[in-house]
Amino acid sequence: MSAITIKDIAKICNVGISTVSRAINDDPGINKNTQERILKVIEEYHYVPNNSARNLKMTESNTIALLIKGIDNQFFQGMLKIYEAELKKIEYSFLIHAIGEDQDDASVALELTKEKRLKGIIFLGGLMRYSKEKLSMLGIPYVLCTVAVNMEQPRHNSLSVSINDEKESYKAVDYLCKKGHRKIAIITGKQNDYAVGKLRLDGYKRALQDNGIQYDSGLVRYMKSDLAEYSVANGYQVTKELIESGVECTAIYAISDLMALGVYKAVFEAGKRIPEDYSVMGFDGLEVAKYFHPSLTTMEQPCSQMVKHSIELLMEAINGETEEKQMILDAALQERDSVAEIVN
Amino acid sequence: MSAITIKDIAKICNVGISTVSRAINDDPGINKNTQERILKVIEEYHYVPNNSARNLKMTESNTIALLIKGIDNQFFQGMLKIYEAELKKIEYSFLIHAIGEDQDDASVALELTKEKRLKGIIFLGGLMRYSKEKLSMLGIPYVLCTVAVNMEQPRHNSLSVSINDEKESYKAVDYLCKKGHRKIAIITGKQNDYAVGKLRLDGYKRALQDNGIQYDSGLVRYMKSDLAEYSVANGYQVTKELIESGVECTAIYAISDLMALGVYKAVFEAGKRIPEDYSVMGFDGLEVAKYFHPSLTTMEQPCSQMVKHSIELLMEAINGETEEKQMILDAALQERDSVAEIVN
DNA sequence: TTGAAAGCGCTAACAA
DNA sequence: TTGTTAGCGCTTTCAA
Repeated sequence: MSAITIKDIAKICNVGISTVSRAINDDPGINKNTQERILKVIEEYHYVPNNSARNLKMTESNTIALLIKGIDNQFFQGMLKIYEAELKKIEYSFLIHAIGEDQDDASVALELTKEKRLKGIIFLGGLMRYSKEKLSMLGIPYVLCTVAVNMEQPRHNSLSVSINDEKESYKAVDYLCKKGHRKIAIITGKQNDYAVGKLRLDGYKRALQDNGIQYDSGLVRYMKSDLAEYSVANGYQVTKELIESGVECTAIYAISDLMALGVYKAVFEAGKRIPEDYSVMGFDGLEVAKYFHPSLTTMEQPCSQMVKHSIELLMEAINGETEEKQMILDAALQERDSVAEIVN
Repeated sequence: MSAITIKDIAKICNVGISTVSRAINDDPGINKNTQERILKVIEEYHYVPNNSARNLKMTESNTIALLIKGIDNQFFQGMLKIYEAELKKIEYSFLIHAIGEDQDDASVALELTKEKRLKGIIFLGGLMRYSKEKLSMLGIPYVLCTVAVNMEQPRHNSLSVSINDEKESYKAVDYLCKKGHRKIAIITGKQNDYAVGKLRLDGYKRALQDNGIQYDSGLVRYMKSDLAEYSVANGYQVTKELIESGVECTAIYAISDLMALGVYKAVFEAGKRIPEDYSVMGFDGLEVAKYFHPSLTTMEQPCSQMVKHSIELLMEAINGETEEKQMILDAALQERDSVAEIVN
């Protein structure tokens, strides 16, 4: 059926195929008239070059890839937009590829690198625990952006940009403590989450300790594993159970803004007010959190910074300037209207 | 540098390259022992076949593609998830590809079809106005899902699944009217939007007319083109201006749920209540809308249905069973707590 | 059950 | 400025 190739175009135009190739690729050494004539025929016949053939032949491309694990995560959605804007500014072409939840990041990266002759890769999200060795097989520079890694065993990975989840979580909880809260519930990752959820829980614990508050496991609530991770529904369900359990608290800290909206709902349904009855805190700094009512106090991740730095780092690595660098950026506490001060 | 190929593996294993190819592709005509031996070497050397070469050589694949225009649209996000789940159930492998806002759907489709030897395509979202001719060049079946098309000039496109935006919007506004509202503001698409925004506005107008309500252009508000389309921020800004303008209304109908959250915020900031002072209605049926406070009354699009039918249609077309069918599905009014009845 | 060889459609020397 | 030609790495006949 379709199958119109460069050869056909060459025949139609009465030229060699390399001339057609030159026309397509705007090669300097081609007669502008010839080019125009060929391009017209190409247009007319709706000829589209086969990328597979192209990629196969080309010894190198100027393409970098952005690989996202967790495309359904709203936080990454936001980053994606920034990436799109920023990547347009550099001299490389780029490709955005989502990795399925069940796929292995490193394998996908490997395949894509071969297929597209990539110059570099930025990994957004995901866990990079089991694939270090495989990743080193890539043979091209890569940057891990917001990839969960346990801080206790520092990565050997060359390049990364992230926040310190433990520390930022500490800041959030410490803020709550300084506001006079002593019974602070946390809604954290799944019970078996040893990445982000664990780190943010660690920060919670340390903040409590530093503020002389006894740790109470009854105030630690885990996401439901049968509901979508970090989702509104999850925050709602967990909070509902928390409130119904009768465990007392004056503040609820959800480790994602979306879950915080679920917290809101559960609190309101219980006939309580925010922040008068319960103070609520989130994490991420999604734009939408400003529009919650009351607007959500949250730890805002430095998305723009992370995006820009990760691209910079990759560029440096491609140019052979940087081999290893771990950038840990600071999140910013956004004080809004969901947290009240408690006066004892 | 990297560049370990099938040839290398063949050499290492002391077999012909076709034997390696057979091992990789689990060809029935290969000695299991040989295969195992080769696979082990492949594993050891981290060999990954080059997809470009593969795609180039193969005369056909069993791949279908899902092309999304507007990956940042939360409504499509939700659909995406359903697609992922449903596509896993069929005997084809699939690939999800996002089309940039500035790219032409048809061109991308054409390229991808050639490159990956696609069997079929599902287009999710976008406008299919200028590319009909190009699309027919594809040479493979395709289904348009939720692709905005003007109902007045029915498409010649073979296969599509969608809702009737005009009609569903009519239902929403009619509901509001039946609840006694006579001053209903609408927040619709950009002023120059002739797709979804226009259709939903048309439905609004017709509902007003059928309910004997005078059309008032002061109640028609357009999205800001300098803010993200259908976004919370947009809904907020527009509502704020609406309220500040002093134009009276008892209900505000936003053509997306996200915008409705912006409406909430603006209403609350003005010191008003929902639904006592303003009734609010949305459109889409995002899961998150249930968690607004009060929970949002909205027109819920039949996402699961649309996904399933679009896949079915494509399968039928690939099997040559269906050549042309336009499915128009019904949306469902979700009555929740954001609309009050007005008693005169 | 295997290997040799012919391309898939393109780019990039190299000649002309 | 152009055409000829040799592969890129793989799958797939066709013989062996």
